[in-house]
Amino acid sequence: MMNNKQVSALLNQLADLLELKGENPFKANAYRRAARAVENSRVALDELEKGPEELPGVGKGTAAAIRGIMETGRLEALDQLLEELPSGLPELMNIPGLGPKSIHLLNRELGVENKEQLEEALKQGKVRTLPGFGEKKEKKLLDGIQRMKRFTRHLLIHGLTVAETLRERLAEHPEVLQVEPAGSLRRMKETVKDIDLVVATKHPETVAETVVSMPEVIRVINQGSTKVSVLLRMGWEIQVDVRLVEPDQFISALHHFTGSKEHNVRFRQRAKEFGWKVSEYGIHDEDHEETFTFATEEEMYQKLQLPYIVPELREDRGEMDHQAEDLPQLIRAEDYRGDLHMHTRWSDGSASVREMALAARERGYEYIAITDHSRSLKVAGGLTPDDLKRQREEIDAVNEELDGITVLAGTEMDILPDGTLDFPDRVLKELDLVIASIHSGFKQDEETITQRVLNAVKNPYVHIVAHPTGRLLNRRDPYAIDLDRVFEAAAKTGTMLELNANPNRLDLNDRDLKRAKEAYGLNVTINTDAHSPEMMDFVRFGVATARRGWLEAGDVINTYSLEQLRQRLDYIRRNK
DNA sequence: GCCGTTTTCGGCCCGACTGTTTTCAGTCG
Ligand SMILES: Nc1nc2c(ncn2[C@H]2C[C@H](O)[C@@H](COP(=O)(O)OP(=O)(O)OP(=O)(O)O)O2)c(=O)[nH]1
Ligand SMILES: [Mg+2]
Ligand SMILES: [Mg+2]
Ligand SMILES: [Zn+2]
Repeated sequence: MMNNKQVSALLNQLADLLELKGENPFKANAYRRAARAVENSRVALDELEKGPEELPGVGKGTAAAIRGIMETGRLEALDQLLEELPSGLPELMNIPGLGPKSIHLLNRELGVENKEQLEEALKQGKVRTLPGFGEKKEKKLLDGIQRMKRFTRHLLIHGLTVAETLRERLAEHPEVLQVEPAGSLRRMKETVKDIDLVVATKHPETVAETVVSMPEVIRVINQGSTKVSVLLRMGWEIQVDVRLVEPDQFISALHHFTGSKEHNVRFRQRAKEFGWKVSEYGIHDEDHEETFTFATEEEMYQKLQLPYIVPELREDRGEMDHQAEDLPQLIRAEDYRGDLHMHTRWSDGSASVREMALAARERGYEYIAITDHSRSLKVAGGLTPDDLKRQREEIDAVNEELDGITVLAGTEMDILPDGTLDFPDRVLKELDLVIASIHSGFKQDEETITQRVLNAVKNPYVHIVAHPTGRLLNRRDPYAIDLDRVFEAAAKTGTMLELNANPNRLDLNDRDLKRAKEAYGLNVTINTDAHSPEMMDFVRFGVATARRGWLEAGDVINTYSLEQLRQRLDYIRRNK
């Protein structure tokens, strides 16, 4: 059975191929819109009451196509196109400067079917004879073939570091009046393609010159009077887009450049209903030849009679269709009172229990849980039941010594490849907090892995399942797991699912968090999985991802007082 | 292909940069 994500991927691929074939781009976009609706749907496709056409942007045609996928696993229109189009054509889209129109032309006029043939045609000087092509484009494409577009996006944490460096540097420039990061970075998306910066200045050319002459610049991608893009080497290669505007346009430009694209489109459509036109320069009233500029983004939303929407929600995942009172009061960093997943030198951490407790108290936390690995995770120095007893004594001593922080004795216990748990119930029941998680057998099939996790969820002593999909951003895909069944079981048993705040994980992700809350009413727990005191800083990414998942403080048990937390932990065990 | 408190047909967000062109198309953000 295909899940929503797989169906969405097929529809997106169909859109790409339609465009390559030279079809109406609006038609391709219609499939993209449908693909997004499928991916963002809180309900699985086979459980939509009236079928796929319930989703916005899915009409008769696409609904039929989706039904076909659900029945046969194939998208017929896509299969046909794959048959019809040369298999090397789609990858040409990854050459910078080449789009569907040019590829179509190259294929039709020169018979180019892949990048090798394109290179040959370029070298033979055939390409420059085509309308719209010339010498410069020939050179640019030869260049571009060597340097296909990069696919690995940057971790948010790395993007934020680079952005902060650039922001500080530009802020010192005498002609720079204001500078702010925008784009996916400002929306705190888990990975970013590039760094987008908005600058207010009276002298854009001067600032642009400063940008392109920074020592880290490898290449100037383009440079005009209002925007400049450069490739930087900051330990690794990263693209930076700087948008330069007049001071009074700063807010409109920041809003535009923060996106997302899809949110911008909805925002602009909305403005058209008032007879206005939105661009990065403001909101323009065409009848009265008047352009409004703004002092705050709040005013921009107000102008369109919309509630203010924070950057993290600007993904067109429903935020434009809510009244002010229906938008969530998102969780804030200040709401967070304690971290329930961390490691010490007892396993693979770098600090002692006491050091972790002191660092947590320093952060203003009320409690933490020490959750070292269990015996089967030998590479991480997993603890035996005997170790746990001795560690409990150490934790008791730290609790005795320190005021203002409470340390819970816990474990991060392996869910073994055969689906059993690494400790028997009699060991677990002595612990204040039990986390279960998968660290092996990632390649097993969906049914096997789902059953392993369900075993843990149903165990009467397990409070939390950590990093439920096992993904490592840019490194390892999520293992095959049926999250809907896990969500259902979590709702029934009360077992919590984690949002692991490690910037390499952010697992559960924003979409799944939203679905877990809206379709299953789940609460979650945000934890850093810190292996050192500094790593507790990762909570920032956890809270940001929770906000992107539309979560409020009440949805996250780490906002509870110690008293409330203990009650919840008790409740989970009594309920099972 | 989808959609409709002015529409069941004719739009579908809007602008910058580049390279080609002598007024604009394609790509990208
Ligand atoms: N109105 C409009 N705005 C766009 C469009 N494409 C991009 N933008 C705006 C919104 C984006 O957030 C912003 C920056 O573009 P990027 O390509 O860098 O995308 P973004 O940063 O959102 O994601 P990324 O992680 O870079 O892929 O520019 C578009 O087609 N229309
Ligand atoms: Mg970006
Ligand atoms: Mg960008
Ligand atoms: Zn851990």
